[in-house]
Amino acid sequence: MITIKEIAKLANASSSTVSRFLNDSGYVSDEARKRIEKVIRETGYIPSEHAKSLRTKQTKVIGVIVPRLSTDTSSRLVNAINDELAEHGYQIILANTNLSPAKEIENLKLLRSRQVDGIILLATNVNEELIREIRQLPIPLVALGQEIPGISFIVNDDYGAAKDMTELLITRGHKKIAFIGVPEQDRAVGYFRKKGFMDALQEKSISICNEWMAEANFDLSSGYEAMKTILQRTAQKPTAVFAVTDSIAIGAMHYLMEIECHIPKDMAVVGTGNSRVSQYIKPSLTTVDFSNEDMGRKAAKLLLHHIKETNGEPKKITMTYSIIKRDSV
Amino acid sequence: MITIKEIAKLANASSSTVSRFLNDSGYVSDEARKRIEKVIRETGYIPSEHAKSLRTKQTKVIGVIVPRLSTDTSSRLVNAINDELAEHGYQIILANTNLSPAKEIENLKLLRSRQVDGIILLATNVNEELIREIRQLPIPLVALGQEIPGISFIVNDDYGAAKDMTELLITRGHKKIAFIGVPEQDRAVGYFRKKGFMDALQEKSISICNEWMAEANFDLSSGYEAMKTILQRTAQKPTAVFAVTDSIAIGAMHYLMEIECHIPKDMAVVGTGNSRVSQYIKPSLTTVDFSNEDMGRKAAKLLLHHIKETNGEPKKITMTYSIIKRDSV
DNA sequence: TTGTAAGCGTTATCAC
DNA sequence: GTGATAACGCTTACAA
Repeated sequence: MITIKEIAKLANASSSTVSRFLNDSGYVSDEARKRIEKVIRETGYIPSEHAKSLRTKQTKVIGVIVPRLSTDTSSRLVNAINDELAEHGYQIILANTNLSPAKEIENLKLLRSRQVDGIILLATNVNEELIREIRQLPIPLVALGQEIPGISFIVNDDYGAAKDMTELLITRGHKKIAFIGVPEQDRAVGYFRKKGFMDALQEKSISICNEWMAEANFDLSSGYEAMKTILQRTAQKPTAVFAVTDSIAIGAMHYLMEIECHIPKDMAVVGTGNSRVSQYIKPSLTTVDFSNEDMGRKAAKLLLHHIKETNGEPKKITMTYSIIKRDSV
Repeated sequence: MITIKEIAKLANASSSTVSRFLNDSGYVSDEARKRIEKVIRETGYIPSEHAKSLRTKQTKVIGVIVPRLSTDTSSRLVNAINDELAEHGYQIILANTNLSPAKEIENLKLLRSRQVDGIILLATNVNEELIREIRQLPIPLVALGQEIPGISFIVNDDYGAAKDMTELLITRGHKKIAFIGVPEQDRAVGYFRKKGFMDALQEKSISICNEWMAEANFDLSSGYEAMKTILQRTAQKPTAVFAVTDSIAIGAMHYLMEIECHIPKDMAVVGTGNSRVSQYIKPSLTTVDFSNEDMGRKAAKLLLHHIKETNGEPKKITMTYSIIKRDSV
């Protein structure tokens, strides 16, 4: 590898002069400038970022931790984060937890060892150990999707969205509404969306039937099973179903179609998240859009802010959402 | 930041001993081992990868260049690449070109400056300059999706898949088949898929009607427009349409539905790529699956191989595909 | 079995 | 304006 020293020698200058030239710091005479420029062009010299970071303690790299990359939400977020960061000369180093909480912590360490300037964590399960690790992190971190006390985070208005969506269903005349959720460990999706749903019913004095409540994981097939469970165990069928994710909703729709239950005539279905599929399925799915694109860019900006102002107070941002009305209701 | 020297001091050892302990290289007495272990645990010491790479010339980081992250293909590939590399202790640094050829080259330089151990390039437009840049890269690179002479690449059997799919259409009795392609600069998708289509027709002595050929870009809406163009300019309507990507196919379907042309009765539609949506739309789309997952893992393995055997000959791998028969035919 | 010291490629300080 | 030189945190001969 060609180094700054060799460039210096070839250009008849010292490495300090070359460095000054490269970083636009301090004086370099026009003549020296020309010579150095020429040598660099001819040799195709590329400075080593490692040596640079070792000195400057700055890497211009941001770590991004995601549960899985191959979901709509993750890929949209990462894309947006990357776009925004690239504009500021930063790059992304990816860490995938494959949904394992242990790996979340491991990745935190890994990224730290790479001296990333900051971390964006797309959180799923927030546990004590994770919070402890984050707290003692010497670099800024922004969490996405889940509230983490004491640190900056950006979340969706899961509660509001679920409540609004449920109210939409009620407005359309539904009183018997089923619910397919996920475990409440996932505060955002499991707890808040459920709470929004329940509160909406409560406020309208509509009773909640336990037989109509089921729990799925994030898979399409689990949505299918949950819908099946609900319909098989109850005599009195609901007329609508609220699913906390689009995948679950689509799974549920598959079961409904299988038993020839017409959507939305016999059963209205709503999802959450506005996945790319949701608009192409038949009937197209009524869902809520969380503008991941916007969230990603905001996360990047917030992180950059924290990198500049190391003493900045933690910020809490709640994103807005919009209900997308389609044909499944 | 706490350094190896401080650990050494606290553990009453020298930094070399600590280093030996850390890397399991050379002798460390049990006693020293215990002391060091304790200090590291207590201090939460994490070695600096930068200093390490500066010395060892190894970063355990792989650069991955993608055109866009938010497409099915990219996100699946990156996910698979990441999984495979993570198993070998490597991490990924992402570079997004946002479809700009200039950025492809720029990113190559950027990654080089980060001294990545290797690069995986999800190529779209292969031009002279890009090839030149790649050739003079001092680190191994594996290209995905496009053939690049002289370097290792993994491609889909675009030609075979298109031909097979067209033959399927012919087998089903279609003789008037329309085609929606993309510009041929994209050799894989634009040129080879078109060639496969044409050759299949030629072999069965089926005439190709220019009025039924249209060009789209990769957007859904361009598929819609292309379908419209074809049907509006021809008196004699085709009975089937081959689209070189699923997005284009879905766009075409949207137009067909709009004019109440029944799929597949009035018009059969096939796509390419097996996007996630393709199975959920109605009617579900007949398409070809390229097993991106497998391709990603293979790419990672191949790159790792080149990193080990720097003198390895360039390898050319062609992936197999499978036709997914669904309801749109 | 352990420690010393040189060196990786930069930048920053300071003297010229 | 420029150039020695030390330092960043680590590994690795080599000496002890």
